[in-house]
Amino acid sequence: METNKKMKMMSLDQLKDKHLGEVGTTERDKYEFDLKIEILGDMIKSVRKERHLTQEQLGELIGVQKSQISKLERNTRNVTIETILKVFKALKANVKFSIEMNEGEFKVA
Amino acid sequence: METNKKMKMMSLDQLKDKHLGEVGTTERDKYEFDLKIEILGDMIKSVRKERHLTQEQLGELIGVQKSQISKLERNTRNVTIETILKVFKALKANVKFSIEMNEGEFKVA
DNA sequence: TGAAAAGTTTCAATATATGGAAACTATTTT
DNA sequence: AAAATAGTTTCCATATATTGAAACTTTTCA
Repeated sequence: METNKKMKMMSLDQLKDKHLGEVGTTERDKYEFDLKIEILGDMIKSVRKERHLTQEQLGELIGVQKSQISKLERNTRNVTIETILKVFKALKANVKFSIEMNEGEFKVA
Repeated sequence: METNKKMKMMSLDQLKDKHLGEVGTTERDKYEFDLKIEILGDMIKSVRKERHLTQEQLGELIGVQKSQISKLERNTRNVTIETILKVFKALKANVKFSIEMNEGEFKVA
């Protein structure tokens, strides 16, 4: 659907907007997100595109069919950490993880 | 085992060393890690402790038995994103995710 | 030290993530 | 427009993540 496609591109652009790499000095791209299942696929797709790979090529690097890659990028399922690591390792991207918590916030009901 | 226990405590201390919260001003703790399956359990345990919860209490918040929490903290298995989110949501902690990539680095073999 | 609380492990059931193969649709190229 | 390439979907099998219950071990504390 047309609308659907536009929505997705918006979200990819939002990713781009979050580039935090020091301009020129280091050659590092950095994307940071609130971890949501819905956005993980976009991350994979975005990085794959930067690597100029097709789904089939990425699949070969990992050892799976292109259909798997499609499924991952389209968030058709929940995903395990292992799968995430496998994909981004193939893309030579470093995956970080951070936890933020407000110290006082928590109440036991 | 004695050695094992010491190793684990070291790793928790390393977590602590990574506190990045602006001192005093905001009341925010922040832990950042390379995403590794082995360290995720320590993250959960560490945040749970800061919330002064037992495994059983955390389990109640999520709706699972304390044995589940133990398993997650002890990294006995691979984990899905959904589970990670469920746990940290219960702990009122915000989970972020970041990808770093060197632009030039990638070669297609 | 002995009881209570907290955490771990095992066994087992169920749900679901991973994965391939192939047909299909969409996009790109000539 | 036709062919080639890229991406998606469906059907299905297999592996394994999630979970509970209960027994067990470790830690805490009176």
